[in-house]
Parts: sequence; C-alpha cells; structure tokens
Amino acid sequence: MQNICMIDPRISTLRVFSSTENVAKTAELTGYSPSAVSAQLRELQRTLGIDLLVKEGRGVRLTATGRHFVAGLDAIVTQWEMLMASSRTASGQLQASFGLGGFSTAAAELLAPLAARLRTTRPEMEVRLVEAQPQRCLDLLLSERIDLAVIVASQSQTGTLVQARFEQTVLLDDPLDVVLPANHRLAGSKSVSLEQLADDPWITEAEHSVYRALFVAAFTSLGVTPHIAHEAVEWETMIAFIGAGLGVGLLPRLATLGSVDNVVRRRVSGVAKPSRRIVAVVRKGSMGSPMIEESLKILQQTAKGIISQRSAEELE
Amino acid sequence: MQNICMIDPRISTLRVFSSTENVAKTAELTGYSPSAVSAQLRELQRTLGIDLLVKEGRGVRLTATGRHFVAGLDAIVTQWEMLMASSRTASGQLQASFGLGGFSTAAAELLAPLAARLRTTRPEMEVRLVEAQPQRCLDLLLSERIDLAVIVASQSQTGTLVQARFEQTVLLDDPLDVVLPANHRLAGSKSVSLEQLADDPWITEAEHSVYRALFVAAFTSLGVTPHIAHEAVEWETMIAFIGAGLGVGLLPRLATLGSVDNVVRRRVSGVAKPSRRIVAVVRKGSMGSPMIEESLKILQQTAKGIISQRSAEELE
DNA sequence: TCAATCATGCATATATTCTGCATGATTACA
DNA sequence: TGTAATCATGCAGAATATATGCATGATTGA
Repeated sequence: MQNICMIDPRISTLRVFSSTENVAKTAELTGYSPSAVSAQLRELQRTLGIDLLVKEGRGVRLTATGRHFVAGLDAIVTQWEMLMASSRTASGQLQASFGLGGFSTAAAELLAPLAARLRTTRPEMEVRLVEAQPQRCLDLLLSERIDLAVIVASQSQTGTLVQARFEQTVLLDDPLDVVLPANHRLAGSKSVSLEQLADDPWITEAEHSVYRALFVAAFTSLGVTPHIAHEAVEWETMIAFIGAGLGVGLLPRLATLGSVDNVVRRRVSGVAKPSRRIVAVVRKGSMGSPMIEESLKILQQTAKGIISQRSAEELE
Repeated sequence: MQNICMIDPRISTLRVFSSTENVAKTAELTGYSPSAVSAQLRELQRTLGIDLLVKEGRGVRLTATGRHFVAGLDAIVTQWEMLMASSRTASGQLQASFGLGGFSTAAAELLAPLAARLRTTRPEMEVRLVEAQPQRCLDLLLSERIDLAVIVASQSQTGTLVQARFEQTVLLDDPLDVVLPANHRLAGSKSVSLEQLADDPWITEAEHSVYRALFVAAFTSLGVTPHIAHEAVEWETMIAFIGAGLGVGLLPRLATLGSVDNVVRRRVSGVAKPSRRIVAVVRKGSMGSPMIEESLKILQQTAKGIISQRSAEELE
C-alpha cells in the first residue's frame, strides 16, 4: 500500500529480508517484485560501500557485517518510532492511515470492535484491517503495512530479533476448551480433564503452528503423548471432524462453536489447563503514539469485558 | 556531488534547512534548486502527516514541533554515523569517496599534506578538497558533501545545535603575529605588545567573521578599543594595505607573508597574546570511522610537526 | 511606489525505480 | 542420473517519481 517515508525504503527492505532470509518472501511482504528487492539490496550495498549479503546455495544470506548493521538499524528505527510518536503527541496531528492486523478469532472479537470504535471517534482516519497469521503479522508490522497486531504469544517471539523490534501488551489469557462428539462417553460431564482424554484420537493444527505448540505443551506437562489422528487448518474443519466422530479437539474459548449440534464444548479441569495468551504487538518505540495508546486502551477495555462476561457465565 | 543514501534525502534537506532557516541557502548548500527544496519539505510534511514549517513574512520557519523533530533527528543521525563507522571497521571496507574542507590557511598547511598522504596510503580512494569558510564547512559536513573539516574554533560553535551535530578535535593553537609597515616606529623591535599599538589604525576582516571576533577579544581583554581603519577579506589585501602604510594588522603564524619587503612580521609580547584555535570537525558519531581516525592521526602529526618546528625557530 | 528578496506552483524534462520475462545456479525428487 | 522446482539476478521497456526553470504572489526595504 503506501510506504511511509521512514528511513530509506531500501533499508526497510533490508530489515524485512533479515527476518525472512529470502528475497521472494521479502518481495511478497513488501509488495515489491523479487527483482526489485534484489536491485534494492544491491544498490544499498553499493551506496554504503559495505557488503551485507553473500550468496549461499541458491539463496543469499546476511554477512556478519550485515547482521551487525541490521542490529544497529533496529535501534535506530526504534528511536525513529519514538520520535514520530512524540512528534505526533506534541503536534496533536494523527497519521492519515492506521493499519490493524490479527488472526481470525482476534480479528472478530477484538479488532472489529476496535475498528468500529475508531471509526466513530476518528472518522477522518482511514482504518485498515488485515487478517493474517502471527508471524506474518510481525512481518507486516515491520514493513509498516500495519501499525498494531493482535496475535497469540508464542515461544518464537522471545528471540532477540523480535525483542529488538517489537513491544507487547498482554490483553487476555484465552483458555482452551475440549470439544467432544455429542455421543462421546464424557459428553455428559460438566468438565473434562486432559488425562481422561489421553487415549482418545486428537485433531489439531499443522505442526509448527502456534496452536500446535500450545497443544503439545499442555500434554507434555502431564507426561502424556497424545495420539494425533488428524490435522485441520480452520476451526470449522476441526469441529466437522469431531462431529463425524473422528476424534476430540481443543478450541479456544474465544472461537465460537457455531450452530453445530453433533459436538459439545466442555471446560478443562485438572492440573493442566491449556490457554493461549493474546497480546497486542506494536513496533518498538511506537508505544507513545496517540493512536497506539488509544487503541491499546480500547483493546484492553474489550478484553476486560470478555473476561468479566466469562466470570458471569461461570457463576450461572 | 553524490548524496549518500543515509536517511532520506528529504530529511537531510530538512536538517540543512534547520541550520539556515532559509530555503534558498538550503538549496545552494544541498545542490538542489530552491523549488526542489520547497517541494521536498512540503512532501516530507505530507508523508509524515506533521506540520514542520510555517510561513513567516516572506520566508518560512520551523514550528515548535519542527524543532523538536529536528532535534530528535540529530540524535538518530548520530547513531546512524556510529553504525556506519562500526560497520566500516567491522568489514574493513572504506567509503569510495572522502571529502575534506577547510579555510585557506588550513587547506594549505594541514589539508594538503593530509590529502597527499592519503593519496599514497589509499590510492583507490577519491579524496576531494573544498576550500570554504568555517560556517560553510559545517553546512557542507551536515549535507554530507564533506566528511571532515579543519576550521578555526569560535564562539558560534558552542551552540546546542552545533554540539548535537558535530565533534571537535583540537589540532593546534595558532598565535597571531603583528604585521607592521617596514618603516613603522616599532619595526626594529623583536616583539611588540598590543598596548604599544593601541593608537595605531588597524586593518582587519569584516565584522561577524571569526578572525574579527578574535581581534576584538584580544583588545577587550586589555580594556582598549582599537581604531579599525580598513577592512580586508584576503591576507594579501591586508598585507598590501599595511605595506602602503595605511595601518597595522594581525596575521596568523600559519599564514605566510609572501615575498613582500615593505612590511615586517613581529611576535606579540605582553599579557594579551591573541591566538586562534584550529580544530578538526566531523559529524557526530563518525569519530570511529577508519578513514576519520586515520585522517585525524595524520592531521595531529602534521600539527605536531608545525609546533616543534616553531619551537626550533624560537630557539635560534 | 518601485525594486529586491523569498518561497511556491506548474509544465516540461530527466532520473529513478519497478515490472515481467529470461537466465543461470542450486537443490529436491523420482 | 535426469528432470523439475526453487531461487536470485540481469535486462529492456514502462511507470513513477523527482528536479529544473520560469512565472507568480507575498513581503520587506529604499
């Protein structure tokens, strides 16, 4: 879309490259063609007079100097973001456009209310919404296509690269419920422990996904290795599989079951209560920006609403 | 000449503007046309979505936000320079081109030897030499047309703006000698004090020049107000005036008298011994750059040579 | 009041920069 | 081992962005 002036577009491209280590993916994320990315990186090195990249196999990777350079850029860009934030605060002028990103459930439950609220409080602002996976959200933040993302916290975000570039705010912990076929032996129980389902066939997401990592973590804490029978990408698919009696699954509380009557949702009891942490992520340094602060406030308010609604339901 | 990638050319332009507060002068210093500068500044504000400039009379000036923004940029650019320096050190790759600036005497006595030396140690490097007044040297440094300048230290360099953007290294203190007509009553003395010349007509540089400030400072410390009879821009002109018997003057030791026989040069004795401090100036953060470090070492060596040569002459 | 100074806007000219395709190199797979 | 797939890059043409030069309006000083 629109590329904010920022430092230099070539430097922005380099930073995205440093997180993908892949010209084609960088091109896709930045919106350039692969040859444009290649040309930009080449031109950048020529102008700086420093070799940042070397060929490796059929790809390219950063040199030691390149990594050092990118690390330095991260600090500079953070300072730039802080400057933009303080300048916006000082002048009272907001950016013309504001991009939000998040995965499906977050987009529905948290981002949609936020966008609606901003549309009324800031009618002149162009608010953009992008649904994307967590990793992609981070890349979109980096390439300044969005300014705030709501994602599921995961181990991969503890890396130094991520820490140097982003700042997180916890919004809420979203527990995972068990979903059983309506005719399951435990369908009558009010709550079910994972131990009770240790031998059932499980339906989960593909390996290397954030959800799968949570799934595995919950069982490893019990010392149990679950039998993963099927893999699904969408919740609807998983629910359909469960309805067909192919196995059982875990569904975040925030995700709605939909109007399905051949499955039941039950609370998880026992020591291992899996949950996912939903966080808001912004570029490091942009925390002080008026739009960001306002958005975070609204998000936390919405999250609080969800939590208190749950406690109310809990008491019924 | 060539504009290094650096931050964004528009930001570079804004920084130069902040030191000139004048579109036309900014255009001249950056090498753009005035309308290009105007367009760049307008475009920058549009992209940032922040008003940096306001019209004032027939000119424009920075807003409060604009000044805040520029101050923040100074810090960022310093960090950028440090990053470039450390990357160059790490990779062992030097810049392709290296610009030196200085005023006439410095250019002759300090920069010429430096350039010559670099030409032998770094034959592949394109070394550029620019002769310019101190203030202009600073502007050239800022706009990255040169990378190191040798100038006379002055009061104007103690401003916060200058301190935020540049770093200085003292090279040598250059005493000012008295130049008298050959038939002057004191021409026979080995040294002359300023008190003895308090009533003579003086020839000096134009007001608001660095030299003039030194001149005034020397006399004010004596409580004497000298009679300034004439003003000259070049030393040659001043010497010619003195030779014609129009008055007396002060000439830095580094400046050569040339082959003139109708004037004499005498040491200044007494409490007020005027001297000018010659310093090397670089952009803040670039101190660690290999080329800068090498150049400063050579300059200090040359300065040391000049000083020791003087002590030797002193003993004769 | 006139001239000078200064910034800006516009049309044209000029550079830059991107895209799409072709190429060469490397890797995965059968 | 051969074949297909993947990946980065180079090149010609196209699209975009950017600068120039002159004209204009606004302000200041003589």
